[in-house]
Amino acid sequence: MSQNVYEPHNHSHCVDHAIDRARSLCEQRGARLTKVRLRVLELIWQSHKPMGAYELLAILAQEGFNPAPPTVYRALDFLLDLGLVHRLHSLNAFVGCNHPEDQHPACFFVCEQCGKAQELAADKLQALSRQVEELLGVTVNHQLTELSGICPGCKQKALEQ
Amino acid sequence: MSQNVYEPHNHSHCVDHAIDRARSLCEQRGARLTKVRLRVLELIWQSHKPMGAYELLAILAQEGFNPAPPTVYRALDFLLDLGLVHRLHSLNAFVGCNHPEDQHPACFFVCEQCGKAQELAADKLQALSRQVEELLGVTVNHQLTELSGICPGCKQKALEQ
DNA sequence: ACGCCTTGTGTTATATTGTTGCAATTCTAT
DNA sequence: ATAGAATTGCAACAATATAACACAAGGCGT
Repeated sequence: MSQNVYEPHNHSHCVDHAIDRARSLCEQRGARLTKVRLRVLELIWQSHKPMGAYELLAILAQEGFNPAPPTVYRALDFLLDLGLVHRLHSLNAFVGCNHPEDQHPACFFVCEQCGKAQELAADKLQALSRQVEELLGVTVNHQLTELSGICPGCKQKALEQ
Repeated sequence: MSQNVYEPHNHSHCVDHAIDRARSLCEQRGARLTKVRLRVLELIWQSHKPMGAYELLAILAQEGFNPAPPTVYRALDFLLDLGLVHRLHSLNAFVGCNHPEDQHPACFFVCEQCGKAQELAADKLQALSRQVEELLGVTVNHQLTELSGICPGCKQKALEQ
């Protein structure tokens, strides 16, 4: 885990690093980080709360992008392909990835109260795919673990009331 | 893992056992396994392919239940609450659970080709929640792991072509 | 059995999320 | 410059899920 989103941190660093990584990754792969794609990535990184496609759409609209749903979904597909964002199916939402360089089974904890998502680099999960492949004789292409519950901050707030 | 769905098996046993477990679980919990709820559960168990809500809806309609989306979603919510089915978010679909008695972190492998889903009782996953709780100071309420790929049968078919 | 209350269902409408298909534009390499 | 590929604009639509309120069925004490 590169960082704990439930702890206070200088969030602009998160964003800056993410954009830098995105640029170099795109260059490396010969992919084009266009205006829409870049803006979508920035918006996703503006908080640690996973964002929905239509939420992104609304913001882009305010900014004069004049987009329709496909615009956003295409940008998201692009970012997903490069591993720059993950999709949290249980929320129908998207969140930035901290280490897009290396492919990895995704694992997230999401606070049911504040909505912030923390990615986890659980090494045990790396092994899970191999285990399942042996056990069932299958080939695993994707793996996603989603945990949900209450984060420390929201526990605290609940007590104070 | 109680059984491998990618191996041939007498599927009527799957269904029968599932219904029996459901009945006794409902009795035990003082819950009412009504007509709609029972029928939805049966339909979900008719195959190992997770079913969508509207797929269920269509079948119920043919059977004279005269249902609307809320009917199905309410039945599904009921079954989910009791742990009789799991929801696979990546597919927006529902699949029967083999051991609803004991609460457990769900883990599924789904074949991208044939769609069949195999539940896995990965004991490593039991530990994951506790690990995450310690690491982040959070409280975990739900946990779902979804793997996807190709099952042995579909690999074979691909070769034969 | 009767009424009463709780639970479950029917019904209509609507919200949210995601896709298809095609035209227009922009970029890139020759 | 220009052909070809990639990207975006655009309109319609499909799929999934929920809200709100009325009605019915079943359990329970009297």
